[in-house]
Amino acid sequence: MKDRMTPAVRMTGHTQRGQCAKRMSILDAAADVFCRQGFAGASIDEIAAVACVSRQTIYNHYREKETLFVAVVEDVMNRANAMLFSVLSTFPDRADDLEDELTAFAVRLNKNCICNHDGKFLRKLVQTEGERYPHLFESWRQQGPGKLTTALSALLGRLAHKQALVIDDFDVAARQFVALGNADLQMMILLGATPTDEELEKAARNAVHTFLKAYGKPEVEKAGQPPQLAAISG
Amino acid sequence: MKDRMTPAVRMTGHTQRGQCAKRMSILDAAADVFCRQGFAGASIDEIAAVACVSRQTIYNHYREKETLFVAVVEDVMNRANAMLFSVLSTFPDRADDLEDELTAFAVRLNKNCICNHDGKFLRKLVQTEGERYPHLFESWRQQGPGKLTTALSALLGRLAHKQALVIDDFDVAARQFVALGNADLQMMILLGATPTDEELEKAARNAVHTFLKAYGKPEVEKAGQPPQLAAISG
DNA sequence: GTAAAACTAGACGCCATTGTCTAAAACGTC
DNA sequence: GACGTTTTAGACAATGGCGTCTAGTTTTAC
Repeated sequence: MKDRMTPAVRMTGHTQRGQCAKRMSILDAAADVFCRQGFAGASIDEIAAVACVSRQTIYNHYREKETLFVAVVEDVMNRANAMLFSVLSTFPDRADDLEDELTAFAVRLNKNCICNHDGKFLRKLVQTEGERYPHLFESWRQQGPGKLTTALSALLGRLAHKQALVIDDFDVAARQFVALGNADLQMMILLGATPTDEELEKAARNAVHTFLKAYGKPEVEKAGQPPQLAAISG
Repeated sequence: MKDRMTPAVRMTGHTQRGQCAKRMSILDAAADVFCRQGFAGASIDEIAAVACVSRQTIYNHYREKETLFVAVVEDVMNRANAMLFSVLSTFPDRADDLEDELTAFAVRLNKNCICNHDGKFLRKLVQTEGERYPHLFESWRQQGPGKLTTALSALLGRLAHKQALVIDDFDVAARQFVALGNADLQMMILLGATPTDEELEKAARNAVHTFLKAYGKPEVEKAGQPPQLAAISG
């Protein structure tokens, strides 16, 4: 009756089919309400209502509001991280159709990691509560977007090694790839709106086009489609 | 005694040296507290304490918390807009030393419009309360960063007309210029940290370097891919 | 089927905050 | 120096949220 709320159980033991469902329902509802109202503005009652759960149940699982908040952030962070690495694993490996491949990758990255629910939640919460919970978001910083540019840097390095790109500083290029990918979506990202597939496609195409003008291989630029001419291509 | 709080007076009339000082002190304190705690988390008492003012004085000037919040947002928006256009007026006009000029401009833009107090405040508040006060932030969207890319687009067009740049879509290029300028600062921007002058300088240099690789005039570019030189510099 | 565990609904005390009110003090102006 | 305005400090009720408790119901396990 007192050690009921061990948060690490989730996938083990015996009595967690109903329990687990409740827990996830609470986490989802809490993420929703925290995201909309912020930590201070969110009320346990509203979370309970959204989760279709008694308020007491929340207090049974998560001792207090702050515990719930931490659990929510960790949950969303884990999901977001898994998705991020899943998307990163689809980074193009060969130089064929590089522009199209990179564009498709940028679309996946934006759609599944940056413009989705979890991305919005994390961005918003890091900004609003990051100063209040430094340890929590330190791990986000080191495992989330930090890992993103690190991993992207390595992947770009692979392409450069294969002579498909010409890059002097891989970290900078990685950050710029991400930044360019978001350039056209900044407003929507800030307001939390969800871009349409067309907008995603167009933003990615603009981004990759410019990225390749800056980092694309100058000489071999074949006639496949030099739409706007790389820097010195004939 | 009852029509004491007309908010439009500020610069006219007779009895507002002390009043005006109080008002500004309250606005500054409220901006600080709202920015740190959000609307729901901010308490009038804390704002009063920071402003070194009685709580009742706040209620005298701004009828209720929401009125104060709206006034703060408008105040910060006006300041930020003035600063933005002041910085935009320093956009380089000639093709000489384009890389250095653009870099210095990017530094000014980041330092005075994006990484400063007002920028942080607006970004944070737009994201947290934008959905709750759509009309307020609609004007921000149309007068702030919206105007930024519009204006930048025109300025880039001027340079392109002078054959210093090769740009097909000015709006896209403007958004990408801003995005590249922020690429290296994303993390700090999100956490609300203030970059040092060296970081600002380096970020701007990386951004402009890549921007010119993509949009710089191609002609004199020699085959060996000059590592640090601008595209059109000797 | 039974017992233990989990869930529900509601009441409760507590505390922080909002917004009002009042009486006294400080201020500025003539 | 007197008067009107502004500011102050504190008391005040009202509200709402947090976290606890209890009693009753449902679900789960064996």
